[in-house]
Amino acid sequence: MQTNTSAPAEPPEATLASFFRLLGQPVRIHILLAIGRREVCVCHLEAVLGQRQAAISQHLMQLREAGLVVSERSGRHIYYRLSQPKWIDLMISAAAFFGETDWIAQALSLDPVPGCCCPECSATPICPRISETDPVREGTENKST
Amino acid sequence: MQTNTSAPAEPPEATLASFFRLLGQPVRIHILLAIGRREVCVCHLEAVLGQRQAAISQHLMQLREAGLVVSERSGRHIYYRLSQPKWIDLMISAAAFFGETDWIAQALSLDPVPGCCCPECSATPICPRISETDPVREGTENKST
DNA sequence: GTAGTACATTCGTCGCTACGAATATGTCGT
DNA sequence: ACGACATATTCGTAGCGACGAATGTACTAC
Repeated sequence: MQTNTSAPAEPPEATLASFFRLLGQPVRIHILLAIGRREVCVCHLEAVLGQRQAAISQHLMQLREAGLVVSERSGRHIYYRLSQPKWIDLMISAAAFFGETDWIAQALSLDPVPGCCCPECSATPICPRISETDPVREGTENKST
Repeated sequence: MQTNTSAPAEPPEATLASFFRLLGQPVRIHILLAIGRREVCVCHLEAVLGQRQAAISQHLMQLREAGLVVSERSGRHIYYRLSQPKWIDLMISAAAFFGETDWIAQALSLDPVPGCCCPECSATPICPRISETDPVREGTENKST
């Protein structure tokens, strides 16, 4: 399932356009940046993007079918990572054409997210679901609405 | 969109996504490549892309409003060129991620087109409208299927 | 086994967009 | 002036895509 398994009958400009169309949605750009150079679970993206699980999952499906991301199950969680780190580079260089790259660095450096349940976010005491077993904090992290 | 005086209310990822969405259409990629590093008129693009004039014009309007192309009238013709040649570079580098760049070089090297009426294409004897002094065209409206 | 969690998938709907048709605008030639 | 031409613009429509709701699937804990 690499990047070239689909539609070799497609003209190359259509292939390139499909790729650009994938990136033509802010939420998918955000997903790719939130994944960044590490592995994140869906609930992590859900917390970062503030979108419903189904929507996230649908975007991930498209990115997966396009070969931009790969997924791997680990217990109850499914971790996503970029199939190749060069997608980040492409977005950085594209953003550089507009003179703005700081926000990308910020998005890439996003770390543990309140509301996420994955072990990586649970390393901090802000994740309520993990801290059920270890109630160091009781819901002190209601930051918005 | 010139990313300047007015309209930074948009988050940067939306700006980038808008740019990618513009390139997410094969016909617009084709337009940009057909323009390439020179100036072409609309009838040229019409002949190259095989699309109706209105459709071409609408795509050009979007590319113009996004600041990717600029237009300049010269007599009855309006010539379009890329606002900056780096858009070509971006597409080449993006295509390189897929390992295919030959078709871009081919599209860029496209020269006079049969069916185009602009002076550049009329340098060759294949343009019928220029040869209207030589009335070979009677009812040659080839909306042939 | 059942219940609960994390995620995927299907379906329906709404909004956006690409295209065709028609019309308007600007330019040249007469 | 007028008509022909090149292009822009408006409008209507059809198709696609994004999202929500509901449901299905895989895994864990009990």
